[in-house]
Amino acid sequence: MDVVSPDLNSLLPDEIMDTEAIEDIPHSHPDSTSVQSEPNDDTPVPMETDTPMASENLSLCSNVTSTEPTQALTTSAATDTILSISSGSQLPMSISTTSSSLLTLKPGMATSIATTKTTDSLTGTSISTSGLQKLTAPFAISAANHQIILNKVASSQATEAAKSAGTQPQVIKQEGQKLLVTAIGKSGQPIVLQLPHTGSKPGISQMSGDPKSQAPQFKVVTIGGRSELKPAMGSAGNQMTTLQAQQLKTLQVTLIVLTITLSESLNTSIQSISGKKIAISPLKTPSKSVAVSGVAGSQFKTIIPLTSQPNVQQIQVPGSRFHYVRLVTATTASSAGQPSGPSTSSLQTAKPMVVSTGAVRMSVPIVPAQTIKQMAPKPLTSAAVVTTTQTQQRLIMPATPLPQIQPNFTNLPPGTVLAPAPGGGNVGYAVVPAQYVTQLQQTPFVTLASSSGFPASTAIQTQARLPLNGLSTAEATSRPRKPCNCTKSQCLKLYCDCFANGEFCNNCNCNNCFNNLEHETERLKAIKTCLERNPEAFKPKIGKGKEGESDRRHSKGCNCKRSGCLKNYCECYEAKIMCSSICKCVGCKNFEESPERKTLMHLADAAEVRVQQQTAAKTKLSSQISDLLMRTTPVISSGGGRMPYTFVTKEVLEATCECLLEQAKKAEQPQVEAERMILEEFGHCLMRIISSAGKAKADCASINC
DNA sequence: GAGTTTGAAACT
DNA sequence: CAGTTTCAAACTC
Repeated sequence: MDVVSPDLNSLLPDEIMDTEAIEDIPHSHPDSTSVQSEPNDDTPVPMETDTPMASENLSLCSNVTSTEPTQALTTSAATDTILSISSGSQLPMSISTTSSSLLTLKPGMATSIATTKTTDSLTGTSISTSGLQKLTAPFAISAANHQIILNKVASSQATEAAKSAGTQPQVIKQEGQKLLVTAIGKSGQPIVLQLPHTGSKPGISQMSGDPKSQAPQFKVVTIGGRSELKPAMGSAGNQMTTLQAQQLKTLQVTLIVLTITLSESLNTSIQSISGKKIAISPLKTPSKSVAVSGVAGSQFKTIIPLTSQPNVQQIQVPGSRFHYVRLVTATTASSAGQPSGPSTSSLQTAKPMVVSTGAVRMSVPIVPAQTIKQMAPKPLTSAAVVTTTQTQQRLIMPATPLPQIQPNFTNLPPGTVLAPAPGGGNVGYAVVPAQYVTQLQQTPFVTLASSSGFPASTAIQTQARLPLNGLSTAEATSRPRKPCNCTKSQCLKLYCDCFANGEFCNNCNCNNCFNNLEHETERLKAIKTCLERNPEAFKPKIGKGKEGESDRRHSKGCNCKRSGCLKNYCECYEAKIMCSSICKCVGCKNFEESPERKTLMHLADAAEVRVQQQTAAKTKLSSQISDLLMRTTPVISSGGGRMPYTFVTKEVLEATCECLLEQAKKAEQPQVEAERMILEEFGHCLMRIISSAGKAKADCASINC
């Protein structure tokens, strides 16, 4: 297996060398493909935020005994769906929504997954919050733009048996054991997960709508390689029928290969990756695709077919936290993705799909684009596939048994691309902000792209601020990232907010900026320097406080001396948190009982409410005026139409009075001020009426003409 | 918009 | 670790 270069390793924190994650893989089952779906709150993906988040993961796993909870070896943070599929005693396919529900597909269940780009929806009754799943009813899962429809074909007998077991497993014919996942592929190019021993091609439920979707283009996920047979054992003690047991015996219980074809030519893709740095860019980059194949045991391969352009591809993932992404090209072509035509696999919304095969764990984030959630820091233990939203690109983070490649997923800033090992082949690390997945959910801009394909400046279109300084994701994303104005730091020091947040500069006002693709070397060096100085330099400053204390507090505390910690100079105040005992501030007024703080907060709240009220009142007035104008047929006279006052009807008067009253309520002492505000508002109302009337007349005149 | 203030980051 | 300098954001006018 290829390893990273010594230089690269030197860049990595010590935690990278930690092999615990690898050791977590049971050695007693070297060829076991059992997959354990970790709880959402314990996903290995290194997420920096403290806020737990619902996740949805898709995991493929085999050889999972009924007593073993399905654990997603690799999970993606943010709002992800966990779809775990395992063979062996069970073939649980769990899809957990934000409510952590899981959907489980039993091994005997013929399952086809077809995507339909419609709306986010999850139908079905299979919900499991634990590692073990149960499938209780037919269901169709569809997420925005990457819907997954599970069409079960269960035998009544098996169903009955399952019902008797209380789990209602869905059992299908063996030859029907196939999983068509189009959610991670291009629309109409479903990914087929096929269990070996079926002896025949699965009846693929192919996604219609894409003429390019053809059977040969489908990627087949082969689950097999292990002759060992395990009786299907439901977690709830579900009893399998004899037929089912036989069918299960025919199954290759080891998940050997998971191939996801998302692009055209696999070979081309591999070659393009070989020896190149992979970058994730928020830009939408068509024709980018990723093929991932997992091999049971210590072998696996990850293919990230990108453009054939032999260029360094930059990872640009907006956010302040990071994910490490190790990019490894496939070493075997047996299960390599097939060329799927020039069109790339498209995925408008990505959800994490975790594929685990013993030591191999891969994650394909399939994230609802509309969902915005915070994610908890998760250590990335092995492989992960980051699927972009709408951009049809994804980043694959393959699991690796290499002990020397165990990056600390919490320290390196995002956007970092770790060069492949010299002569080591196509191995590299990519550092992705931990909120990457969240961003995927939030925005569809993350892409895998070649740097040569587009300028760096455009490659970094979006840099949504992730939970930063205690701000929630929603808060952070509700406002655009502020451009930096660095002039001397080259944006390679923590002075630069962009750099500190692990973002590339984009649309900034900085001078001599090195925080971009063109200066990747310098950037990496700067990151290294920062980490040497402070290993937690890129970690969030606002974290959870001690037990019993406030949920959030500054990790280091502030050192304010003159601001009283009541201005944005103070990092605590800026993060809207109170100073804690670890702060070294002087004259702090940013504490719970501080009257100054309360006053500030009150004023801030009042201002916010005022703005909202004004907006609401104006909106209502405008709406009423518009409605009135729509309902009132203007009397067009030869003189040019109605006079403005004729528009002052009862409805308009009422709306105007509401606005005035609102101003009166908001106005504070002195009375003169209240009068002034009311008069101003009245003037505004009159102007709107006149304007609307004028517009109406103009419209009528135009109509008459 | 220019200048000042501020505190974190960087440096010694 | 402490003191100083540098830096860019926040703030003021």
